[in-house]
Amino acid sequence: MVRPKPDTDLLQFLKHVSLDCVVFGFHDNQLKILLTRIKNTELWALPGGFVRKEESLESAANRVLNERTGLDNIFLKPFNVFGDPGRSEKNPIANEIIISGVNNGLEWFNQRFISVGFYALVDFSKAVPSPDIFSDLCIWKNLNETSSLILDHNKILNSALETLRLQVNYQPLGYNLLPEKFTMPELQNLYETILGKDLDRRNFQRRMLSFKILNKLEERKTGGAHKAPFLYEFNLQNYRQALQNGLYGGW
Amino acid sequence: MVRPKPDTDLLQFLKHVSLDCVVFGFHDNQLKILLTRIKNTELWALPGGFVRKEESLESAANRVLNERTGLDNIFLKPFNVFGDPGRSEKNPIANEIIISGVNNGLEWFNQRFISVGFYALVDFSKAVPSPDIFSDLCIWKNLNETSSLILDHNKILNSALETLRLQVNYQPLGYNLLPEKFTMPELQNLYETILGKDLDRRNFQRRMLSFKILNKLEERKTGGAHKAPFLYEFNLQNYRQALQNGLYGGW
DNA sequence: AATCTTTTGTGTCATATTGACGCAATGATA
DNA sequence: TATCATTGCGTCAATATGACACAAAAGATT
Repeated sequence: MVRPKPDTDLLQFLKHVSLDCVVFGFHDNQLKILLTRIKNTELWALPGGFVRKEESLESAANRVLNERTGLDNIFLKPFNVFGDPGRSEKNPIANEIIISGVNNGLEWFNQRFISVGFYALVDFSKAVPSPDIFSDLCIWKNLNETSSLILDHNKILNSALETLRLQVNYQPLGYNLLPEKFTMPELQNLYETILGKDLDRRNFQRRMLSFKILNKLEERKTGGAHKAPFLYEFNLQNYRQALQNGLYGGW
Repeated sequence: MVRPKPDTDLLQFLKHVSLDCVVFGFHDNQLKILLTRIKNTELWALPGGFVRKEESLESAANRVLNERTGLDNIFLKPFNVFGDPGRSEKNPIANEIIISGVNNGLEWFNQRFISVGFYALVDFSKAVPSPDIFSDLCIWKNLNETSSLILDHNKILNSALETLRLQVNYQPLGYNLLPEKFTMPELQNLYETILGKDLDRRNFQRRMLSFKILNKLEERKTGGAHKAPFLYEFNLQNYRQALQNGLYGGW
C-alpha cells in the first residue's frame, strides 16, 4: 500500500472549499496567464488548490502561488466566488489523483466545491513556473490561447479579466506586472492590452505624467531598434496615494 | 426530545460555508443597513445564512434575503470572502441555537466558516424586515449606528461599503435604491451619501442629465416644504448601456 | 557613409468639460 | 403678505481633452 506524503494527504484540507488562481504576467506586449496541463491529458487548468484547516484563504493562495512560481509576497486579491452546484462534477483531475495513489481521492473530488477566485499579478521575468502533482506542465499562455479550460475555469478567467479592467485605476497593476524599470511605450502597451483599446501615444504620456506617480530616469532602454526610449520607475509613495482616490475620474 | 423542523435542521447545509448579506436601503437621505438582533442579547449582526447542499450561492443569498425582507429578485452581488481561521469562534448565535433545541447546534457553530459576503440593494419602502429564528428583531439602521457588530461583521460591512463606492459608476445603484420616481435632490443625496462628500447641486444635475439616463416627468414632488422639485425616472435602456462603459471617466 | 524607416520626445491648438457661482421662481410658514 | 430655504436654469473663466505636427534618434538598407 502506498503511504501518501503529507502534501498529498487531502484530509488536512477544509472540505467543500477550493481556490483557483488567475495569474497575470506581461511579456512581449502580451498579457499572459499561467496555466497547468493535467497529467496524461491535453487539458488545461488554472493553478488551484485547497485550504488547510488552520490556514487563511490568503495564505493558501500564497502557498499555491509560491509552489507554482517560486515567488513570495505575490500581489493577489480575491475577486469572486464560484459555487454553482455541479461546477466541479466530472473533474478531470479526479482520475489523475486516483491513479497517483492518494487516499480518499475519489471521494474528495466528488465533493461539491465552493471555489474562491484569486487574481495575482507577477513580474513575468521573475516567475519560474513549475507544475503541481496533478500536472506535467505549467507555463505562460497568451490570452487567445486559453479558450477551452476544464470545468468553469474559462468563466473564472473572464471574471478575473473583467475585474482587472474595472480596477485599473485603483490597483497597482503597472507596478506589479512590469519590471522595476520600464519605458513609457511598455506601460502604454500594458494599459492598451488590459483595456482592450488603442490609446494615443502622446496623450497617454501627458496623462501618466500628470499623475506624478513616475520617476523619469536618466537611463534609456538600449538594444531595441529605433530611438531609445527613456526608462521610468514608479514613485511608490505618490503611486499609493494616487490609487486611494483612483487615478482618473471620480466625483 | 425535540425533533427539529426541516428549516432548522443544519445537516441539510454545506459544511464550512456561510454567507453574510449587507443590505442597503436609502431613506430620509440616509444610507440604511439591515441588521438583526440576536435573541436575549443586545448584539447585532448582518443577516446571514447557510448554503443548502444542492443550492447555488446566489440562490441561498436570495432565499435568505427573501426571508428577511419579503422581496423577490433582489439585486445582489458577491463582493468578498471572509475566511480567516478563528473568525467564527465564540459565535453568540451558537448559544441561541443550542437553547432553541436544534440538533448538532454546538458542533455546527464550532466549525470554521468561509463566509461569502453579498451586498444587496433594495427599495427601502418596499422591504418588510423580519427576524430569523436566532434573532428577535430585524430593522434598518443608519450607518453611524452600526459600530459594534458580532464577529467580523464590521469588517464585512466596511468591505461592502468600499465596494459600493468603487462600483458607483458600474452598477445601477440609483435604480435599485430609490423608488421608481425620485427627485434630483434625492438622487444627489444618494450619491453624496455613498461617496461621502458634498457635490455642487447645479453641476451634479448637469452631469446627470448629460448621461441621458433619466426621463424627466411632468409631475413634481409636492407635500414637502419649499419649491416642489420635478420627478425623474430612469431610462432603463440607456441606463444599462451607459453602465457598460461606466458612467464617468475611463480611458 | 548616406539614406530609409520606424519609433520616440516634445509641442500646438481648437474644442469640450469642469468647477465655482448668480439670480429669479416657488411654495409652505409665519 | 413677507420670509426663507429650496429649486430651476443659467454664466464664465480655467482646465482637460482629443487630434495632430515635426524633429531627433537608431538600427537597417543601400
